[in-house]
Amino acid sequence: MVDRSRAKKTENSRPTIYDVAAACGVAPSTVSRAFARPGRVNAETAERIRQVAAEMGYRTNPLARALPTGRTSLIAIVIADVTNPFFFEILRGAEETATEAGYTLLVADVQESIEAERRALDRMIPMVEGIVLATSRMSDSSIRVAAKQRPTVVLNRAMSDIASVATDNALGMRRAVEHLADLGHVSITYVAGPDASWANGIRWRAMREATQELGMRARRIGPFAPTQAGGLSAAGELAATPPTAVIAYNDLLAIGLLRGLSSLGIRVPQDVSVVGFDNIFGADFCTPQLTTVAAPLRQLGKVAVQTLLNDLGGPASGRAVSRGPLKTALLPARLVIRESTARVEALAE
Amino acid sequence: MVDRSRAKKTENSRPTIYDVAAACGVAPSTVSRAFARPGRVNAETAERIRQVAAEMGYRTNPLARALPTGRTSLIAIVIADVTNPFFFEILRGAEETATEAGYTLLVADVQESIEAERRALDRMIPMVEGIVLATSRMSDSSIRVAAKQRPTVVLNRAMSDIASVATDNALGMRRAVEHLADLGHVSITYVAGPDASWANGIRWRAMREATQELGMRARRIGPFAPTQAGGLSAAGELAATPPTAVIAYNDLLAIGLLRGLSSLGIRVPQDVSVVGFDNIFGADFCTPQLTTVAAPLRQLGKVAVQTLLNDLGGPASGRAVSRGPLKTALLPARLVIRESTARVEALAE
DNA sequence: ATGAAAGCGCTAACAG
DNA sequence: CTGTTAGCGCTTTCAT
Repeated sequence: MVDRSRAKKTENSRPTIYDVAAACGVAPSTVSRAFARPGRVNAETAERIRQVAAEMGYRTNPLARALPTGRTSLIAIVIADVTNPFFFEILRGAEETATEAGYTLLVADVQESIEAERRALDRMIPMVEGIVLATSRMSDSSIRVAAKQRPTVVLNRAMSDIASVATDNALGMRRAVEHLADLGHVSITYVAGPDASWANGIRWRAMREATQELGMRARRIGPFAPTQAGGLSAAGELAATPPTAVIAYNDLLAIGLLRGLSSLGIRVPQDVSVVGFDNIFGADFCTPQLTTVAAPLRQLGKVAVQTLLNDLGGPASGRAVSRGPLKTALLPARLVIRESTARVEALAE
Repeated sequence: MVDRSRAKKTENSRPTIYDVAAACGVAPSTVSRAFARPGRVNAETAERIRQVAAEMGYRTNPLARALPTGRTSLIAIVIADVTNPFFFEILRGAEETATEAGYTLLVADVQESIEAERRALDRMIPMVEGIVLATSRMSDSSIRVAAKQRPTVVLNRAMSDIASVATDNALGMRRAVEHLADLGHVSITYVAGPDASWANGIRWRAMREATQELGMRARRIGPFAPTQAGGLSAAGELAATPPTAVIAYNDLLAIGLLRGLSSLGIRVPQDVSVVGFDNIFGADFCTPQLTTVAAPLRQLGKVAVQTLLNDLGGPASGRAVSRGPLKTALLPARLVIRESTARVEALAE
């Protein structure tokens, strides 16, 4: 039999339920219950236990709790690139929501590397209760193997069998195209991002459809890295036969484009209108200020975590295996019109 | 006696060292050693164990390992505001370094709230091996109580008794002032950030000293929120009697200032030169591009984590209680000259 | 409603 | 070098 009677063996170590139990004259299991499931213990006793525990400075040890139950109160979020402002607000939304529910976020920055993404997942999965994959570069099947191990929700991507939350890119694109049409443009060039990006595919497709419906022409160049550098290259490529309007895969690319165009003596928006995607930090202070399809960034992070928590069965409480029907949230995008788009002055191309 | 002989009780659950041990005909402790401290076990045996373990798909359970040892391989980083680009590169540097050493980052965004910071710490401390406080808003004494519980390093702050890593603000400020002096300015206005910010205090002090030595005048306005909005207000306040040169607490403030000044018809850099601090994302594409004192952001995150890991005694290995002398790293800042500063045209004020 | 006791999976003396 | 044996601190049947 274990001798639990000794006071916390080394004076400095934190008190355990055994110490509290001894001090209260109850069994350790009662103390455990008093904290883990109030209501399963006499109200008065519970109160007394809390009282004493508080005085002793007792805090339940999350590690010890996690071992038998698996409830670590940790959720992982893996993002393609912490350095990309696109993720700032997403992170905040996720963090906020997780914290409110008593969870802590484990974040992995995988620097756009599939390899790193896989490693991060390997490392984190055993410790977390759930995973949100923000803009994963992995294949659907790789995602599925992760999802088999822990509840998973993907951000900015759609998968038939995995909960997902994404921006309504089609709608956003539609608005952007309409805006350009209103300004008299008859042809639009899409400056593509990485082929591996789900959003890239869907945006291009949506643009083609929208232009078609509105009787406009669609062209496409790329792929380019979704960075300012990528935008610079794109500007070079565009310079030969500049279109009157371009829609870029994302704001980073668009901002690079702005700078590149400007340095080539092509004026925005007089010579060419450009619209970006996401409305990231900086879109409002680049020159000209960028017209862009704003993604509900914070909301995206928030809903992703909410969806996950829901799968986990409520805020850090007992698992209710009620995982409802597969959630697939599509959050609305809105067009933010600023200074980088204008009425077409000359005839299109 | 526990009956460990049964194969993994439920077929689906992951194999444990007991399963591997049984399959290899060795004791569980040997399997444990084979993974935890290779070298303490016969090379061949170890090899065989790894082999079998791999086949069975065994993975050591970090939770179980953590309970008896306290080695969670987790470190916490608490940052004042994930939404502030200042932290992007810091996060990346920290992440990178932690990952290389086999640690995972737990990040808490405390939204500039001391309250939230304290709560985050409470929540994370029991799970992590160490803490890095990036731009903490807490009092020194609050930091000390945290540091008493886990090895801690503070970022962008100096404390006599806690390891710290910061930018060499004094040097950076000196360079900025010299630059302005070179351009013929004889008076500089400091646009202050939050009083609670350690960096704010030190930057202002350094500016006063530098201007004094160079025979220039120093003025100060503020405090302002370290945001674009703050910069906008500052611009309003400055408009009455515009100085020829201002140094802002940070880039965010400086960018807001740029916009505010511009909308008030004050030209930068012709009418007033402005220099920022940190060289955050966006400083190179705002208009005009910002001259700024660049902080070694990524390096800051990296060194902070390295310092912490060092305190923990090597990369996820056994604790060597050799915590050397208190480390206080001061990383060099460099002045990045862009377009927001120019030779003074008229006589100063 | 509460107590007793058996683990969760791994590590760490302590023997041999 | 390897096996034995206690735990780490909490949860959770199963009795009472």
